[in-house]
This record gives sequence, structure tokens and C-alpha cells, in this order.
Amino acid sequence: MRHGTSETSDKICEVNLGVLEDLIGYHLRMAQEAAFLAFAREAGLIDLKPGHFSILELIDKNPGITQTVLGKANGRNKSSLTPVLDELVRNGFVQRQRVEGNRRAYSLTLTQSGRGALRRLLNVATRHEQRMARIVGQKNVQRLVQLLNQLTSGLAEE
Amino acid sequence: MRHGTSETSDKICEVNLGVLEDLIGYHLRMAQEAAFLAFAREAGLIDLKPGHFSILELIDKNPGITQTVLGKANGRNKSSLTPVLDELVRNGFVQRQRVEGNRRAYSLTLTQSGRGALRRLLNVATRHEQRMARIVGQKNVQRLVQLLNQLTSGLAEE
DNA sequence: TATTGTTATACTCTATAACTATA
DNA sequence: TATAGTTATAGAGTATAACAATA
Repeated sequence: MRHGTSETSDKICEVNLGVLEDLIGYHLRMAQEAAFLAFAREAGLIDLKPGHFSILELIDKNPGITQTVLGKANGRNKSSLTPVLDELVRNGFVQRQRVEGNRRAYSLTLTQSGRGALRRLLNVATRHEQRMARIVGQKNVQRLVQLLNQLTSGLAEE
Repeated sequence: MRHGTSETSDKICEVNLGVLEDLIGYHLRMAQEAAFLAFAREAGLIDLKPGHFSILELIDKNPGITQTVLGKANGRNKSSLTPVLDELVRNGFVQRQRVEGNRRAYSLTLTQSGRGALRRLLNVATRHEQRMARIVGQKNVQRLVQLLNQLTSGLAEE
């Protein structure tokens, strides 16, 4: 929290942020954007997309998951998932198989190559997380994650 | 942090989140999304857009600011700002005036009506912040803001 | 030449609704 | 009728590059 005009300004900021300075919402947006951009840049270096990470991980940890369930777990509409999965299948990372006993649904699994892509994304993510942990301080990571998780769960209610 | 299969599951989640469970990046995305949606919904009730809040506040606290500077303060390219400002001017919230001594630039200020809109958005934002403060616990708010701010600044380097 | 703002354009990510094929 | 996934479509929100006016 900073009061009055920023005498000990952060250099870039001759600009007065007003009330934004103290808002969770504002800082959440800025931090998320910075983190996403950093991750996307690193993932781009190995020709993988940041949005593919959670999907590949969810399929890996829940082999046979269907698209609707995957969409919900990822917080996205099933229709948003179709083109992403099309791409992942085209890349040879994901396999769609009809579910036995329910021929409407697809059962999703990773291919060998998909597991490789996930491993590479995991490397990127791990380095990215280590960098963020260094920034906020190792001992604060769990605390931060817990606060964010509380926020997400709490806001979902009602 | 949760280990093993979630016996005390959060109900929605029969899905195993794998490593995502412990990632700052993942929780940052989820929390930001939840917070943004909640704020957007409330702002929508008074026919205002969430993206207008920071812009109105920045103009209010920095009267006469130019578009390029405003864009930087808001973390957006100046070209992204043009249509937003067009809209705010059309709504009668913002005034563009040529800068004396530099006839390329515009000096931005709020109109009376713009200050009204900002006040209404501020009411929404304040209620929203109070809700989030309740969720994470009053005493943790400053801590959370500080951690997020550290993250943003730290990631901006390099 | 450099800067301020605008325009043309395009890309990413997302959702809603209507559709198909099953159930 | 209801469900799983696809398609058509649209809308935010953003950026890059080329441009006109001005410096």
C-alpha cells in the first residue's frame, strides 16, 4: 500500500494508480497477465501452446476422460474444446476413441508423443514456477496458492 | 496442497488435477477468471464495462494524461485504446482536447458524467473487493496484494 | 527522423445456439 | 426427451504495421 504521491516511485510510474493500487482485482489481472505471457513465451520456444498444458495434464491424469468432463474440469465450454482437441489429435498428441457402451462420447488418451509433449511442457512449467517461487519467496508459495484457491472457490459460490 | 486421490473431494472434482493442483500459474488463472467474471457481472447490472474502470480511474487521477501514457499505465498498446476511448467519448464520459504545445497528442479528462460513471464503478468495485476480502480473510488482503505485486514486478524484469 | 494517435487487419480465446447422432 | 460432441457464428480483447499529422 502506498499513500500520497509516490515520491519513492517505481520509475516507470509517474502515473498515479489511484485506488487501483490497493485492489486485489487489479493486481490479480496484472500478475496473471505477466505470468501467462512469461509462460507462453517459454512454451513457444519449444513450439507448444500454453493452453495445451492443462488439457494434456488433465488427460494424462484422467485417461479416458470425455470432452464434456474435460471442459468442465478446465472451466471451458465443450464447444471451445473441439478445435483445441482437433489440433492435439492432428499433432498426434491425443487419441479420440468412442466410448464402449455410449457411442456418443469420446474417450481421450495421450499418445506416446503426447506424453512427450506434456513432459516438455512440464519442464517449462516447472522452470516458470521456480522463477515465480524465487520472486515471491519459497516460503510464501504455498500460502499464495492457498489464498488464490480460496478466492476461486469462494467466488464460485452463489 | 492435496495429496493422493481426493477422498475429501470438492464434490465437482472427481477429476484428478495432477500437478496443476500446486501451480501458482494455474491458480492465478482460475482466480483471475473468477474475479473478472464476478466483477463484469456486477458492472453489467449498471450498464458499465469492467475494462472501463481502470481507464476512468487513471484519467481521473491523472487529468490531462495522453493516450500513449495511459496505454502504458494500463499495460495495453495505444492502438487498443483508441476504440475504447472512442466509446467513452461517445458515452460522454471522457473529453479529448489537443495538448497545447504538442498538437499531436490528446489531453484526456473526465466529464461530470464520466465522474459519475467512475463513482458507480467504484461502488461496484468496492463491494467486489469486500466480498473477496471476506473470502480470503481481511487480515490476508494486504499480504495477497503484496505477493501479487511482487510477482508482477518480478516477472517484468528481463 | 521521431512521436501521437488512427486505421486496417488479423489472431486468440471464448461462448451461445442449432445441429447430428446417439441414448 | 436428454446427452455428447460439432458446427456456425459472433464478440471480446488484444497486437502489429502502415499511415497522417505534427514535431
